[in-house]
Amino acid sequence: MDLNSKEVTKRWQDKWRKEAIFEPSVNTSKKKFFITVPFPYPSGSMHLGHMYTWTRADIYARFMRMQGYNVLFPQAFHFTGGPIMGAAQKVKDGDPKTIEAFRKQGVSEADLKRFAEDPKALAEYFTTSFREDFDNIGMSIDWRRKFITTSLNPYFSRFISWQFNKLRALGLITEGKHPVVWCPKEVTPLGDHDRAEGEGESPQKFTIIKFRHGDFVFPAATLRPETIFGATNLWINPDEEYSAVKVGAERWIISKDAENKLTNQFNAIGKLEPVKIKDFLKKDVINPLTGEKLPIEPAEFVDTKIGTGVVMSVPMHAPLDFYGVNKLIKSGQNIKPKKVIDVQDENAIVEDSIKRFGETLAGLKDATKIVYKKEFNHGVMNSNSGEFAGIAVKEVDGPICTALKERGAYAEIYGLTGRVVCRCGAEGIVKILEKQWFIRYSDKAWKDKTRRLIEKMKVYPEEVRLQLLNTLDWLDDKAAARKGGLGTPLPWDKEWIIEPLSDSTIYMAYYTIAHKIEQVDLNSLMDSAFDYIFLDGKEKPKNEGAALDPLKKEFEYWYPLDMRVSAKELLQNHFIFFLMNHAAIFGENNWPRGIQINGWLTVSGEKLSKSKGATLTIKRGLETYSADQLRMIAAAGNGMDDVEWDPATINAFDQRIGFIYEILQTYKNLKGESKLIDAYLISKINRTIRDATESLENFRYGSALAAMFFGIYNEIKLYFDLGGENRNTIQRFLSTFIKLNHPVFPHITEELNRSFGVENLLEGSAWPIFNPDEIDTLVENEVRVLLNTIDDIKNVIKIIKRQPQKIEIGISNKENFDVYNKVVLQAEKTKNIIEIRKALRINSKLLDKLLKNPNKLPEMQLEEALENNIFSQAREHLKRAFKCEVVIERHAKEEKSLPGKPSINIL
RNA sequence: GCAGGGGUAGCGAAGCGGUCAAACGCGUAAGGCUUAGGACCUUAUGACUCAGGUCUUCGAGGGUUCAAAUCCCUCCUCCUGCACCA
Repeated sequence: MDLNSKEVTKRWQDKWRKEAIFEPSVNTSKKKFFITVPFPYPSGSMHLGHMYTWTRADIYARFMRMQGYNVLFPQAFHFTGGPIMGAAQKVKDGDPKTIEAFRKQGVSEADLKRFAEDPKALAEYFTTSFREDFDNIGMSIDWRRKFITTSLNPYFSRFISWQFNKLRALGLITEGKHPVVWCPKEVTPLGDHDRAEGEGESPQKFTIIKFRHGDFVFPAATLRPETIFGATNLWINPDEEYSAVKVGAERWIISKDAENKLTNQFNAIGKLEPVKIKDFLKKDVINPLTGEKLPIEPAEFVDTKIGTGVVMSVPMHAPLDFYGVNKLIKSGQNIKPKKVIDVQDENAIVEDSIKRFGETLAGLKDATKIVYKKEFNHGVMNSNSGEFAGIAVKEVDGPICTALKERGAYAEIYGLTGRVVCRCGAEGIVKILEKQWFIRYSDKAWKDKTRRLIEKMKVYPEEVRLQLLNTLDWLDDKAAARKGGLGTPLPWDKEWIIEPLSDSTIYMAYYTIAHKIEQVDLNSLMDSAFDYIFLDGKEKPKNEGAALDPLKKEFEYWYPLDMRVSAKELLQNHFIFFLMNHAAIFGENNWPRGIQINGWLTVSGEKLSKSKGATLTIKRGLETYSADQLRMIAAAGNGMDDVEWDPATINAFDQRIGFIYEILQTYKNLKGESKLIDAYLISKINRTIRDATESLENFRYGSALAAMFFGIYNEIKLYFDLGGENRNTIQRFLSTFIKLNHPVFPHITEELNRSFGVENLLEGSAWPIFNPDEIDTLVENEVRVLLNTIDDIKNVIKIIKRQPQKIEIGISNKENFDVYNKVVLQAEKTKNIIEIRKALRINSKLLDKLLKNPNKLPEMQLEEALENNIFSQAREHLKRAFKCEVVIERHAKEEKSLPGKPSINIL
C-alpha cells in the first residue's frame, strides 16, 4: 500500500470549502474563538517563513474547533505605506535586483509591465498569490471577510478615520516637531536600512545652557544639565575655529563644525562671522542658575564636532573635566571643584574610575561612561544643588530644564549617537521635522490602562509579558502620518497619510463586519455608525440605523479578539500599539484576551528574509512536499524558539503515517485478548491525550508533536513487540492518533479517518477526552521493569558471546516488595537516608542496598503479583526474541533478585 | 547604550533542585531485507569496562545545599527589538 500525502491534499481542501466550515456565523449558543495573524504586505511572494507563523495560528484554530468552539480565522492584506509603491517604482526604473527576484517568484514579463504602470496591480497580483498559497497549505481561513487597507477601500478608510477621530477626541493626538536622521543629499529621512554605516544610531538631545559674557552667549551643550551646580569653568578648544552667529536676537559663539547643525535645527538664524576664540580665554561668563562667575579655559580634548564646541566643565562629575581642571590647579589657578551628586557607597566616583581606566584620552572616555551610568541610575542631588537637593538624578532633568527656561538660558540641539552614512554616500544629519502629527503613546494614564490590559491577558510564552510591560516604560510619542505613500488621509488634515503601523492597530474589529459592511451605504457610514457598532450604549444613527444592526450583532458576538499570533519582531512595535489602541478605544470587555509570539523559521541559522525567501516560496515548497509535510516543520517549535528548516525530518512523517495506514488496514483481523500490555497502551494513550492537549493549548507544538506523533507511535510499536493483538485497543489507539494529529496534519488525517470508516469530517469533530481513571501507573512501571530486564538480558548475552540455552528470570518475593514500596513512599518525602532509615525501623539487607546512594533511591511503586504477571504474559515474546527456553521463577531465592530488578540467569 | 531571551551530545532540542548519560527527532555506523538502495527493520552512537558495572560532563569562574544543568553572584558569548522601516 501507499498513501500519498500530496495526492490527498486537494480532495480535503475542496471538501472543507464545499461544506463552508471555515465560514462561521453568529451562533450565540456556541462558545466562540476569534484568532488572527497580522496582515501581510503583498509586495512579494509568500515564503516558508510566512508559512511558519500562519501554520501556528491554523493549528490553533483547528484545535479549538475540535474543542467545540465556533472559530473565526479571517485574513486581510495591508497596502499602506511605501514598499508597494517602492517595489513598483523599482520595476519601472528597471532595477535588475528587484526584477530578478520577481522573475524567480514566477512573475511573467507581462505582469512585470503591469507592475511598472500601476503599483496596485502589483499588490493585487501578490494578494491573489498569497491567497492561493494560504489555501494550498490548508489554512482554515474565512475568505468572505478578506479586505485591503488604504483609500483603495473606502469602507476601511472610513473605519480608520473613525479610529483617528476617536483618538483625537480622547486627547491622544498632538502636533509637534520631531527629530529624524536625515540625508541632506536625497532630502529624505534616513532609516536604518538605507544606511551604509551607522545602523542603530539615533538622534540624541543635548541641552544647551546659555552662559553669557556681555552680549555674547556661550551655549554649552550637555547631556547632564543637572551638573550645572558643579560647573567650575567653560572649555573651548583653542586650536579650532569658532564663529559668532545670530540666533534670534542673541549672538552665540559656536564651533565652526556646529554651524550646520544650527542652520538645520534653528529657524531664526542670522549671519555667521568668524571670531578669534583665543580673545575670549580667561574671560568670565555667568552661571545662569547660581550667578557665579566662571572663567573660559582652553582644553584640547574638546571635540568641536559634538554639540556646540562649547563645554561646561564639571570636574567632580566628569573624568575629562577632572583631568583638565587638575592641570589648571597645578598651574596655580584658584578653582574649587564642588560635588553636587551623591551616590551611595561611592565617595570618589570620578577619581576611582580614572584610576581604573588610566589617564589617556580613551581611558578618560571609558571612565566617563561608568560615571554617567552610575550617577544617572543611583545618584541623588546633594545640598550643593540648591532647591533641587534630595531629588534623584533620574527625576531631576525636567525641573532643571524648567528652571533654565525661566531664566531664558535654555535651548536644545540634536546630535547623532554615532556617525551615519547614507547609501548614497552623504553623511547623515539630524533634521527637525515641523508640524508632525503624533499619537501620544507617552501618555501616563494611557500606559497605566494598557498595563492593566497586559496583566489580564494570556501571553504565550509567558516571558513576553515582562517584555511588553518594559516596553511601555520607554514608549514615546509616535509620528503617525506622512506626506507620501498609500493609506488613509488624516480626517482633519488631508495632506497627511496615516502610516502603516498606525492604521493596523484595531482593524481586527473590522473583520467582524467586513463581509457585511458593503451592504451599508457608504454615505451613511459616518463616525456615529461606527460608534454604534463598536461601542456600548451608543445611540443608533437616524439614517440607515437598521442596516447597522447585523454588523453590531457580528461584532458583539465575535469580539473581543481571543488570540493574535505573530513572530517576535512585531512585539515592541505592532503589538504594543495594538494593545494601546484597544485600551484607548474599546470598553474593557472588548480588550484582547491573548497573544502568541513565535520565533522564525531559519535556513542555516538565518532568518528567511524577503531576498532569501524568494527561493523558498510556498509554491516551490509544494512542488516537492505535501502541505502536511510542510506543516510538520512549522509545528516543530516551542514558544519563541527559532526553528531550522530541515527537510530530512519529513522522512519521519512518511514513515510513521505509512505504518499507521498499514495498521488501519490489518487490525480488524486481529482477535487477541486484552492483556496487561493493553492496559499499558490505554494508560499511555491517556497520558498522551493529556500532554498533547496541554502542549497545544500553550502553543508548545514541538512538545505536542513529541507526544502525539512520535511518542505514541513508539508506544504502539512496543505494544506489537510485546505481543499486543487486541482489536479494540488498537482501534482506540488509531482513533486517538488520528484526532490528536489532525490540527497539525489536517489533510492526511482526514484521509486516514475515512479509511477508518468514519463518514463525518474530522475537522470540527470532538477532541479525545483524557480519562484519569485509565492511567495505570503500576502497570506502566512494571512494563518499564520488563523493558529494563530485556535490555539487561541482551547486554549479558552480548558479553557471553553465545546463544543462550535457557534464561531464568527470578522475581523477588513479596516481603521485599513491601520493603521496597515503603522506601519509595519515604523517598517521596525526603531524600535523606538517615531519616528514611529512622522512619522505617526495618532491619533488612534489601534496605541497606536500596539506601546506599541518596541519588539512586527507588521512585516507582511496584507490585509483586503484577510483576509476575507481566513477565508471565511476556514469556512467549521473550522465547521468540531470545530463541530459547525462558523460565519465570516466582519468589526467587536468589539474592540478586530485587523488586523492579529480577535476577537473570543465563545458561 | 536600554530592554528581553538564549548558550545541554555531530545537529535540532527536552529537562528547570534529587529516578539525568540526558526524553523525542535528525544525522552517523554495523547487521538484516533486497538485483540494488536515498525505502524498511534491528542494534549502536560521552569515556572506560564487560553478568546487568564505573567515571566524567550541561558557555567560564565563584557561592548556597546532604544534593545544582536546574537557585544566587561575576564574566564571556549569541539572538531580537529600540519607532517614521514594514
